[in-house]
Amino acid sequence: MSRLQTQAVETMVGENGLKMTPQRRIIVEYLQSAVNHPTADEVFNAVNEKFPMTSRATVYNTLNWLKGNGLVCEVFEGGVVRYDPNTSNHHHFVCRKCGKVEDVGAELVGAFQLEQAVSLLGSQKVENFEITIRGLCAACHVIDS
Amino acid sequence: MSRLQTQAVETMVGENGLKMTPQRRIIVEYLQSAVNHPTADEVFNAVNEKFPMTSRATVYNTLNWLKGNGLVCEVFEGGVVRYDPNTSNHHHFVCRKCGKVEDVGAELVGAFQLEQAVSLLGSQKVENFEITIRGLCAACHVIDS
DNA sequence: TTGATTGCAAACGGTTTGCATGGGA
DNA sequence: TCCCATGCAAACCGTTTGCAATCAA
Repeated sequence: MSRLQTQAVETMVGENGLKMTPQRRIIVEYLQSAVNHPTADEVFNAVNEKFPMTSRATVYNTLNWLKGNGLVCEVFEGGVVRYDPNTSNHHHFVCRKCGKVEDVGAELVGAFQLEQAVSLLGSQKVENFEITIRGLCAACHVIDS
Repeated sequence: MSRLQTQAVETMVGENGLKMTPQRRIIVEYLQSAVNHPTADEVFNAVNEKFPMTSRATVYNTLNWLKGNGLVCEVFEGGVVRYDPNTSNHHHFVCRKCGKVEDVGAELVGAFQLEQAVSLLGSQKVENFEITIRGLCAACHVIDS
């Protein structure tokens, strides 16, 4: 379970002659604290509450930069790009009603392993896999019943 | 393994007072013949080769109409929406190099079943799941090695 | 005939880009 | 000081919408 680390960001900055700006700091902090998987727009809004006048361009720049360095990963759900500060191997649960995306730890999915994915296929080279489980989240399930 | 059927489309049309236009026919034919998972733009281009002057609006209308009636399903890969004429329960293999999306039959994935997905989670209501396997497709694997 | 469907073009929403200004190192 | 990063606005791209003309039933 490796989450976006402040130190990893600092290291990345130090090694490449890049700069640690207040905007970047706040975007990283927000992603670290996010329990869900925020969209770029949610990041933009959250960051602007703490640091008004941060532009969308900066938010997108920073998200792309983090992504390019493997510090966050993108997930597409419901036609929306979301950012996931959890970069370890894991899976997702998506609520079909509220659209929430929850993490499912890879350690829980013992039944399906990479070797099995490999054996399913022929001449392809399998590198990794992810499972997306769909249904109703706890909250929506209660409302529904 | 249920693929988009001409008859299912005709039935859908007949039951709802809708019309079977040449454009719709060609879009359906193209999707049926597609081995990969075409994007809206690929559908647009393919259709225009056979039936010039078909507008993007019509392509999008038709795709959304097929989707709304469960005759095709959407998959998001690499930030692009793709249309899949295979509506049966199945999984995907995505090539990280060329971006190709291949189907993996659900019958092949014996190791991970819905009951297991359910048992992984707590108060959520699990309805279905899909597995996305990533790596290099046969063609790219050959080039790479 | 009639209303669903089409083509066109404009609108839309999310993301990127160009450029002058500003601010870390 | 240097040049990376920012804010702004315009551009961009995929998709949707409004509307008058068209055409399948």
